[in-house]
Amino acid sequence: MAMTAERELQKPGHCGDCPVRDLTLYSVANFANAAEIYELRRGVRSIRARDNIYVEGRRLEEFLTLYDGWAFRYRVLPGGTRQIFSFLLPGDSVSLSALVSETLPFSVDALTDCVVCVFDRAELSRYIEAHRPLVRKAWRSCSHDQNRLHRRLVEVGRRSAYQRVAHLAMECYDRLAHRGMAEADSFPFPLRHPHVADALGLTPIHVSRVFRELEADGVLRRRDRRIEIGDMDRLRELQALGGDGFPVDEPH
Amino acid sequence: MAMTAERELQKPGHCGDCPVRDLTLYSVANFANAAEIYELRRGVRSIRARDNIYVEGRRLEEFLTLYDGWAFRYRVLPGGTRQIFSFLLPGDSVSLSALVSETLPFSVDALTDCVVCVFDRAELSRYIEAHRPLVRKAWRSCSHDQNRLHRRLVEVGRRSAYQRVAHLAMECYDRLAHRGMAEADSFPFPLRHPHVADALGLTPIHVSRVFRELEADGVLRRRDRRIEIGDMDRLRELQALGGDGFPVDEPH
DNA sequence: CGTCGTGTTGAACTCAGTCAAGCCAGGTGG
DNA sequence: CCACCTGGCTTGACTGAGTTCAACACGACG
Repeated sequence: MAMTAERELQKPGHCGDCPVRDLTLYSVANFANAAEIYELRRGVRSIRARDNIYVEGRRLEEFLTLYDGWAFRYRVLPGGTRQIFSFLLPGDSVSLSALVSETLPFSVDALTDCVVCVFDRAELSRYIEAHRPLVRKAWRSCSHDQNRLHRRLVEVGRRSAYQRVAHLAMECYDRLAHRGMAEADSFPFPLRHPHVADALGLTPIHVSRVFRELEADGVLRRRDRRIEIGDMDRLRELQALGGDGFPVDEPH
Repeated sequence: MAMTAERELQKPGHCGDCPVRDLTLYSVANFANAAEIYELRRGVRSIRARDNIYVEGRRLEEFLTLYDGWAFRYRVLPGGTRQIFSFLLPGDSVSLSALVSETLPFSVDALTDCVVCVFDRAELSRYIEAHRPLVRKAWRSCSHDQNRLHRRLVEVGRRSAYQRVAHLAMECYDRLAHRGMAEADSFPFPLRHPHVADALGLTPIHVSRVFRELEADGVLRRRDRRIEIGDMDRLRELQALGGDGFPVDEPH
């Protein structure tokens, strides 16, 4: 409870009224399809911040879509270090690959309190395959996911800590803005230093230093689980150095 | 020509006789389908080592499958540094995402002399979408691609140069072995130090040092565009540290 | 009011990068 | 046959970004 004093968690109702629907796999469906999707939904589940949503390699019977909150995909290496692959925002599927493979090669944890919609994996998979527009959409999402991974690899492989942190902030900003969840000059940022570190291949200590540097430079400021933007132009510039002009999230 | 004195390039004949067919997107198709795939093929193209195959953002009318040779996907950042995303081996598609998106967010170059099979993008896309098993297959390949990217990210983000190089070697070994292109204790490895460096987020100079160290430790030895394996157990051990037990290539 | 989770600071250290020089094999041309 | 180039690789000395370790600050919570 502690983590979300600020905001009441949304509980989803009928899929036809879903506010994040345009962001999901099901967004190409028209209203009639929404009713069918709703039929396929097996339930809704709340997960508390820090709790596990899926552990690497476990057999999957369900397909999960994040309805509210933040989560992240990661792998822990022998030795205890962790690599975070991506952060999940409302509307994201826990994993598209779940549709074609029974296990996933990463774990997923809730970063904030979360609500997920639960589907039967096989059923949904069958349903999607039977509807060509859904197949296209799923495919497209998958390739967007891949693009974000490419970008992340560029960051981690070829750019300074300063640039990486700025870039991650902008990635979050853009994805949130696309969901209407960002102000012009600030946005929610529930990640702790260790999350940032594990996503970018750094140590939490260095992440702390970089944030202070970014703040000293007037670029951005991390406060109260939000980021306040100080100098958007500079941020865009930092981002562009590794950028590719391809959208961070699905266009719709 | 200089680069491939060792070996004659294969020219593909009919898709029904294709030796790398089991590795491709089309592998689920039965013989009858092979004839149809052959019908869709628009031609065959040879590319010389170091030549470009596709440049980032160019509009795609074609869909390419690598028939023979090595290639790689990469992006060049302003400043001239390069990040290599993945290496392509015979049977790999230049990019699956080409089926759903008109441009790609990376370039592709030939690493050795190559031969590619050329299809009409839209036609092939339509054909695949009309055949459910092909859709599944494409999807599966896409998620394999993603798994390899995850692994690479783990390497670059969280492991030492020594481990990264060992891991890359093993990744190549496994993929080649799966194609029947590896000996028990050696395999082709046409990458130059800069390729290894740009794939792993290192400098060519440091890659050189690491190779010498690996050789001094009796782990492996790079010679004549091949890698000779000195201590497979040690290699597997190094690989396992970042591993996830998921196959590096498609199972079939 | 103590404890836990988080973030901050400083000092020492290290892995990998940078720069610069030189090596070697293969190819080319005189 | 030698001279010279070129591309790829190696070596050494130096630098520096980021890590490690350890101590401390601080707010939220129980």
